Amino acid sequence: MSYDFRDIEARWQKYWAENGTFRAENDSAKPKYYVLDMFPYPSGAGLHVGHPLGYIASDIYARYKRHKGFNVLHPQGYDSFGLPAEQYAIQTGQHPAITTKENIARYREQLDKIGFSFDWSREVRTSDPTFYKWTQWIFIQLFNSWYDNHEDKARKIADLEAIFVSEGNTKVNAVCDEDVTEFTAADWSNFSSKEKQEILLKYRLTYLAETEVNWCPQLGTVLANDEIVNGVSERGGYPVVRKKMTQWSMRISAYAQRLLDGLDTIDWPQPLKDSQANWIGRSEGAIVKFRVLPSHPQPSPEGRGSNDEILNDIDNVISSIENALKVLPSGEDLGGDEKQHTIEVFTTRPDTIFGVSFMTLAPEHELVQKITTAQQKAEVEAYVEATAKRSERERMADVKTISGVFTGAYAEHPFTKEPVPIWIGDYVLAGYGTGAVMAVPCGDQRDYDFAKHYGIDIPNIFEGVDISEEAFADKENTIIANSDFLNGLSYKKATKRAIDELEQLGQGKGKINYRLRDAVFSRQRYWGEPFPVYYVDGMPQMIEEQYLPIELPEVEKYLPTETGEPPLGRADIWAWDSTKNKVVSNDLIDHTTVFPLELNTMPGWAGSSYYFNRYMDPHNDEEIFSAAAINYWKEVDLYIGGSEHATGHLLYARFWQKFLFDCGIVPVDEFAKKLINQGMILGTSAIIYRIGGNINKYVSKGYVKKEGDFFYASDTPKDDSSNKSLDEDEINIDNIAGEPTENHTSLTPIHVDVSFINSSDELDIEKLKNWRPEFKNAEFILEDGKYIVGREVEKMSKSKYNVVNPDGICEDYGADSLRLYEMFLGPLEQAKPWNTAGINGVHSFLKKLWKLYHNGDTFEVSDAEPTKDNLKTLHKTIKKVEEDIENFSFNTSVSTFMIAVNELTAQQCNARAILEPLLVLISPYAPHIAEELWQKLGHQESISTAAFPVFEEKHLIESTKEYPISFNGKMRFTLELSLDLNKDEIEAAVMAHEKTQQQLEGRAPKKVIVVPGKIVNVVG
RNA sequence: GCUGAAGUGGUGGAAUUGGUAGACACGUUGGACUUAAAAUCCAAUGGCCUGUAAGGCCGUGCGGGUUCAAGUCCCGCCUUCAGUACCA
Repeated sequence: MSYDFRDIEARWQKYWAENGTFRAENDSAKPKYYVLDMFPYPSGAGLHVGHPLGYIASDIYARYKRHKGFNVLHPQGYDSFGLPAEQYAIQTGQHPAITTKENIARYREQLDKIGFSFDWSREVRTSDPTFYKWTQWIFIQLFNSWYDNHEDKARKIADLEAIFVSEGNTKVNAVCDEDVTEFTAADWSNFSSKEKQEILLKYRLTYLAETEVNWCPQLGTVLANDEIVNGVSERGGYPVVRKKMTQWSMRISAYAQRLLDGLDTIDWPQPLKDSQANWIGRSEGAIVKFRVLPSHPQPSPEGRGSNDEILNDIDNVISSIENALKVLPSGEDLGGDEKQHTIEVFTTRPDTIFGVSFMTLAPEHELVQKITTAQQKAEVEAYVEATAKRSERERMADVKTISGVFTGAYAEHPFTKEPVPIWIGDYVLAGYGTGAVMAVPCGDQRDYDFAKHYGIDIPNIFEGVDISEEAFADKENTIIANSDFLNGLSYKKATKRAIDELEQLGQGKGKINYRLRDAVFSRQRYWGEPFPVYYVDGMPQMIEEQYLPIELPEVEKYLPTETGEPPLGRADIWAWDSTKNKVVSNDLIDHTTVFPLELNTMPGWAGSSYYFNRYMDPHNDEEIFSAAAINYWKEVDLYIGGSEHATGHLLYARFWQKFLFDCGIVPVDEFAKKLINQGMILGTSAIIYRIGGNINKYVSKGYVKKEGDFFYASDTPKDDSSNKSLDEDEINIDNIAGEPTENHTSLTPIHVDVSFINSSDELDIEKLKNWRPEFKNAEFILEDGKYIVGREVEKMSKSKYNVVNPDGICEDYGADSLRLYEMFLGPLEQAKPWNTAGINGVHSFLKKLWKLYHNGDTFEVSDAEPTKDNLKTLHKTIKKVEEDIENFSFNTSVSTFMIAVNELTAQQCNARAILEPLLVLISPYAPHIAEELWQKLGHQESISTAAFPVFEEKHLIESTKEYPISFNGKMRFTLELSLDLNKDEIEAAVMAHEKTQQQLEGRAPKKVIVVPGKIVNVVG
């Protein structure tokens, strides 16, 4: 009987499904192991061969762990809410619920054909109300929590209220909005209910705030920072503009330090950790407060004097400033605002504070309007307006252009009391730090360039450093000069001293700043989780947990709007009756018992931030998961997925896990112990070359050589006798075509479908002609009777016709071949090109394996004692495969299987004692054929229940070694010697060998290096 | 610019702690079987030199170094890919 993979695979897939073979138990005496894949977005395009790569790897590991005696949880589900599903729905004009369902069905069909050992009884879908009930529930927990810096954890908001009642907020050290003001217990009791709610909102871990968001008009929604790539939306590549909107935000910044520290405790790839650390962007420095001078103090004549002069003249300077402060100028000059303003800046270099020669505010900075003088007003306003108009992308695109405007205002240097001019410039970002910088041109290149450009002073405060050409930013080699009490100090010491002095003055303090911003959590879209929120008097109220889920309402049109009104605004039944506790018609809104519901929906990352925990107990209606389930499974042991989620999903999921940990809901604060990023599988595009512009004629690759924009004939003829005399320019397409010539003919490369190409890169011309009308009458110039295509490795995409689907491969070669080949391509974590041609190798390996268990057409294994060689091959294989799986080196274990089967075939081995354990080794990789042969061997139970074979060293012990004999490090010949020999005996044997004498040509060797069991090197 | 990863035959890739570079495959060439094709099997296959063989020389991005011995370790470059980007 031949290897009928179609029949075998269909039968076993059915068997596994019907018998629940891979169902995990929540209660087992076995040790647990949780292997997770990043669940897919069910997009409309279906899977291509790149998608299952990680799933195959995790499946191999899961199956291996079962053989090793673990109770393995290996679930799968769908991330079915969010932009991808909705965009597809919009493109096809259907309701997202319908397209999502269809896409899931298609995905499932494709996945099932590959033979994964998923426990489908635990499937989750983020768009399913039974699932998003718990997404809403977590949102409520976040709303009801605040972050206590003292305890460094999230606490219940009720605790905070209790503190406010007893002592106000003066002693509270919380992560909260910038604009909270101090109040006492008495104040608190006098606040209205609404005021109290407003204050509490500033502390909650999810809060409403008017924030400047990334608005994408084409997508009709706001986007998180990680959803924007190069200034345009990650999905669709649409422009993104900044816009002020009231939005829900997640106070992820509260967890910045813990998210950073946690990286040290998890086994994740270093590049991924680096990019998270980078994203969090911790920097140590200081906040410095500069008082804005209320009038126009005279800048020092002739630019700025030296520090010595200032120090000598300090009294004068101070008194002039004092005068300036006393004599309040007319209100007009202050823009009608007579308040004393303070600019706060964040700096990582407080040691360079004496090098400050100007300040720069972001154009959006709130003080800009207030401090700008009348003379500068027009110019400043024009600049602010111009900046606001520029999209994020434009601003990023021209980093090199220096622009800025002087506000006319001055601030007072905290130490020298010198006036410092205040500028605005778009190189200062409103979103980072305080949106203002103290510019130290001698120590920062951007400040330097700005100062040069506008002719501002560049005082040098570094000892022995030339700053005539560029700024000096090397902290390590810094010695401060011209800086009063900081003179002669190193960066480190000066920093500390400067901060101390600033604190003395009450004009600054040490501060750690993070780049990580709070995450916007509202989306103006239809296809997402509704918020469990309604509004009373404009203040958000949570719907009680017992009434969850709040299900998505039906709407007439689910398309987003360009202006930002959420589609849920179109729902007729979308109001909350707070007495009946149910969703009712909008017509009933009376603002006393029936209230409007939140119209935004949650972003795509909501559901994916905790789904891994829900798999542990996915059908629980009472709780998010039972305590027993979470305490048994605890965390994911192995998580496999793409690195593109580094600063999105993987950061948000860690954040929620830490929050749930603070709440005592999960037992560990990192959800995944080990993570592996699988590399991308690239397509190998096929390219044909059209001659000239409109001629429907194509040349084979051998005639093509690229140089600049021209393509012309290759100068590498196969038989060199005929063409030898011609040089490149003389050979050209038209010569070959036998037609009138020019020297060069340009060729147009055209992508064609990769399925028309055979394993030798030969084009099936008939298929191409039938593909599209324009090729119907095309002419092809062949080489050796074939048309050979050019090949190019690029991302798989429909437009390049290089997409390969797994279903097709399963149909032609079988799932086991697909699985083996995907692993055989190369290291899991590496990007690698797909070329279907190579699959022949693993497919014929499976046929050879099949033959090993058959004599002709009949299944036949013997109970004969295995030979020494048989055992050696088996145990060598056990050892290698086990090591490889533990190291996730799946490509090398496929080679090992091939070697084993080649050897056993050569040994004509058909001993059950060898062939049985061999099947278990292979079964994680090629489970269908393994099950089939296992059954033929007489087993009743699935091979997945079999124990992994145990390696026995004794079968590998050798008595002799084929020693490589080197002369001056170059291997010349090998010599088989007993391993019992000691160094001297080996040396004697080598020296006695005739070839050694040949090599030495009679000379005596200077030295002989003998490493027993390894090598001999004769140094001559 | 910064951070990270990687450069090995025609191709994908092996090579444990520094110890026989190119395992295992694909492709190619030749052969067997076949009316033919497919499938299968056998042989050769890094480059160069010597007619073949025996043998020799050169070879892991480039240039140095350490060592009896370097793809592997050290120093200095180059290139490619990925992430990030005015972060004060």
